[in-house]
Amino acid sequence: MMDEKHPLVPNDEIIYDMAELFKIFGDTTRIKILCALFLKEMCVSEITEEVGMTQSAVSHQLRILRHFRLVLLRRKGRLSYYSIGDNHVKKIFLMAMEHTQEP
Amino acid sequence: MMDEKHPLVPNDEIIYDMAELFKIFGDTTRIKILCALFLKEMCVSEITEEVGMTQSAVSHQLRILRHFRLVLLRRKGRLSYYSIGDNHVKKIFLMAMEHTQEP
DNA sequence: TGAACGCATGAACAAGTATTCATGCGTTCA
DNA sequence: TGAACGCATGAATACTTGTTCATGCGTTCA
Repeated sequence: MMDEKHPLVPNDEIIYDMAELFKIFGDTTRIKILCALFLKEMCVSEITEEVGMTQSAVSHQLRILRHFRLVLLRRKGRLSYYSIGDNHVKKIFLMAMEHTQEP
Repeated sequence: MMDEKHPLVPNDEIIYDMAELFKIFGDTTRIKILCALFLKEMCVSEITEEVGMTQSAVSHQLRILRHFRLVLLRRKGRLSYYSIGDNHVKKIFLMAMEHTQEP
C-alpha cells in the first residue's frame, strides 16, 4: 500500500526548491559575487570592481541573491554593504570545485 | 605586485566549470533522474516511469548527464542501463536539501 | 526476415533569464 | 539647496534551454 508513490525520488516541493537553489548557483556573475563576499563584507562598488561587471548587472544579481537570503544587506549612509547570508554556500562551492577539478 | 589580479575570486575557468555543474543540477528532471539512480542502476524505461516524464525528455537529459560524466551507461541487449557516475553528487544534493529545508 | 521493442536524436517551439540602457531615488557635502 | 554620488530598477533585447513531435537505428524473437 506504499507503492503508489515514487519513494526513490523526493517529493516535488523538495525537488523544486533544490532546482531553484542550483539555478542561482548556475551563473558566473553570482558565483563571483558570492566568492568575493566569502572573505569580507563589501559595498556594491567594491563588488563591481572585484567581479569585473557593470554596476547594473551586479545590482540585478544582488537583488536575486538577496531574495533567496544568500546575501544580507546593511545600509550605511549612501553605501549598501553586502555579506554572506548562508553557511551552506561555501561548503557546497568547495564540493563543486572538488568535482570540477578532477581529471 | 600581486594586486593586479582579483585574488578573492577564483579564475574564470574554475568559475565557468562550477556554473556549468550547477546549471546541470538546476533542472527538476535531471535531479529526479539522479535521485532515482542513487538507489540502483536502472534502464531508461524504469527511469522514465520513476520520474514521470516522457521517454524522449528523459533520454535528452540522460544525454546531458552522460556528457558531464554524472551518469554511466552500460548496454545489455536492447536495454540501456544507467548508474551514478560521480561520488560528489549525493553529498552536494544532501547539502542543498539541508539548506532548502531550513525555516 | 520482418515486426515489435527500447532508446536516441534532430528540428521546432515555448519559456526563462542575464545584460544593457536609461532613469529614478535617497544621501552627502560644498 | 542643489549637485554629485551610490545604488536600484523597469523595459528591451539576445540568448539559452527544456519539452514535444517525428523519426531513425540497433536488437530481439516469432
